[in-house]
Amino acid sequence: MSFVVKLRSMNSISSTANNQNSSAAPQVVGIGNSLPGTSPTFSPLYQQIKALITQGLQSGEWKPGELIPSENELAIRFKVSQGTVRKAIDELSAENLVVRRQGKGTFVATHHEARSQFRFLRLLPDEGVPHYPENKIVEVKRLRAPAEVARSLNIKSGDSVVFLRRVLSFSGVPTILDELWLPGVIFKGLTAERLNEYKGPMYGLFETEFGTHMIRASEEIRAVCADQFVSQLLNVSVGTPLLNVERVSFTYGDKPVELRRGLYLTSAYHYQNELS
Amino acid sequence: MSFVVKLRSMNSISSTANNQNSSAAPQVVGIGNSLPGTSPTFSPLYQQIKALITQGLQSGEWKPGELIPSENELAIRFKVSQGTVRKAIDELSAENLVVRRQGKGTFVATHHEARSQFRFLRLLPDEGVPHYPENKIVEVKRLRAPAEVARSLNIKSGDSVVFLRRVLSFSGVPTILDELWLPGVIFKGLTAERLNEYKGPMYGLFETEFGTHMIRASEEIRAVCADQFVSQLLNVSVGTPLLNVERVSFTYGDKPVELRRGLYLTSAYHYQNELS
DNA sequence: AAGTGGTCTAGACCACTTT
DNA sequence: AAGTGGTCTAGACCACTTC
Repeated sequence: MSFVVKLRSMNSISSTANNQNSSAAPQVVGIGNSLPGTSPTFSPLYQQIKALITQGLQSGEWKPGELIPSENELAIRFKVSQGTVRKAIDELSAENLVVRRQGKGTFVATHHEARSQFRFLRLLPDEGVPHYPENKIVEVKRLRAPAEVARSLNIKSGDSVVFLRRVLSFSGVPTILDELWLPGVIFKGLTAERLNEYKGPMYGLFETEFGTHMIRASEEIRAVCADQFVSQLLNVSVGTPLLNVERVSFTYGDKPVELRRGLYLTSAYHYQNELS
Repeated sequence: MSFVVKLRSMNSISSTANNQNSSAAPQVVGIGNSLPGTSPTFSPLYQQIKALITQGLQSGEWKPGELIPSENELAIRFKVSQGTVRKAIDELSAENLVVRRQGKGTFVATHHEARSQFRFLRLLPDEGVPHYPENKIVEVKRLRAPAEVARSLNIKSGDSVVFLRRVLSFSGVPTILDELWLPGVIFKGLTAERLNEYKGPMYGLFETEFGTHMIRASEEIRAVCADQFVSQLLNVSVGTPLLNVERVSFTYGDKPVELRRGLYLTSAYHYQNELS
């Protein structure tokens, strides 16, 4: 008994995720970080399971909104106990990669849901209930990535990128001016028409039309003043203070796939943040 | 066996947290929310345990930095399995109320730690490594709470509050102007001298000197322009765009105990935020 | 009735820290 | 060696959903 546990703890899990009937003895191989000069370290089993499930998400084996196999089935597939699979899925659920529903199963997280409407839009009204803004595309064009954009997107300077400018309005009042840079390779057929006719968060469209699901983002916020150009698009005076929100968004595997610069008018709305 | 589980699941845990030898039969009492018109709902055991441990933190039974009883001891004390205690502490750990250290034990979270230095200070340098700013108290006085302040702090309008104004500087450059309102009852003996001689985050002082540990905060961020008064304190021109960060901080039991308005100069620093 | 995730238990061993 | 948290297992029952 102790022998089995010991073996498994040090084992890599077969990554072919389908060898339910495989009788090959698992190899004793380390997974995880091995710093130079140190012996390889071994991740806990549940971390290995978590990584395998994440691979399934990344590869598109299970798409956003779809049901993934039950805990029991995954336990059999990976030859571990259900509790170990549970702990792996617990973490994925905490990271918003999957959503658990008692009695139904575990689903791949999607941006086509009420609960995720405001996960990446933190601008809320000072008074009244949150509502989703109207979207007006100002401009879409393809260009070569400037050095700074390339660095953020982890591509090469000069690579093709899609540039996009839009205005978001709450109840007809222009409030957000967004500029986006997207890797051209991924967002090939993106057009203003498609964007304008689409209702709801853009990440829903990205997910459905381009197979790119955003899992997290990193933002840097500064205060700036509206210049001539911006003041016209947001219908404010030159010099009006605005939030400058620079965001890099990541898809599975922490791959950066969007650079966004947003200018937020905060006279009736505010950026909401919870520190914990 | 099943009988025991069933009983316990519906039971309240004795809240006297010391009845290790108590042989009294647990009462079948619901804990948790019971909405009007509905039958009472029962929280899971681990949630009840979690609430009891939180009570211990709130009551000061275990103070910040101190060791709480081991999982085994708590399991015996509360008459549940170690796994149930573990799940309770897991959540408290995820909420940063306690910190686990393998081999040593579980400690009450404290603001006197390197790891929590930047938990509530999100302004980071655009270039270089994060460093902690110098603190200069401009003014401390007692006054009667204006209606708006009273509302945020959940006290009565006109109640005694401590008002505090300070400037934070990075490498000698004034960057943050803070104004704080604190309930007078809690922060009785707060003086400018004590604040000025104190190094490190103010929350460390609040914790040690006033027994008030902050567990979370809610921030609203806007962009504003520096007025005459602010421009002098921050040594910038009138009209310079600034981040306006309004924060309400909470201690155990989600009790609001600080209202803070910060003005951040973001020409060389930015507010960092992770969306996930 | 069957299947899913949610809770709870009991026991084993591992990794780390202190004595 | 003893104590702590960390991982893993096996099995039970509960709550919820679907058939």
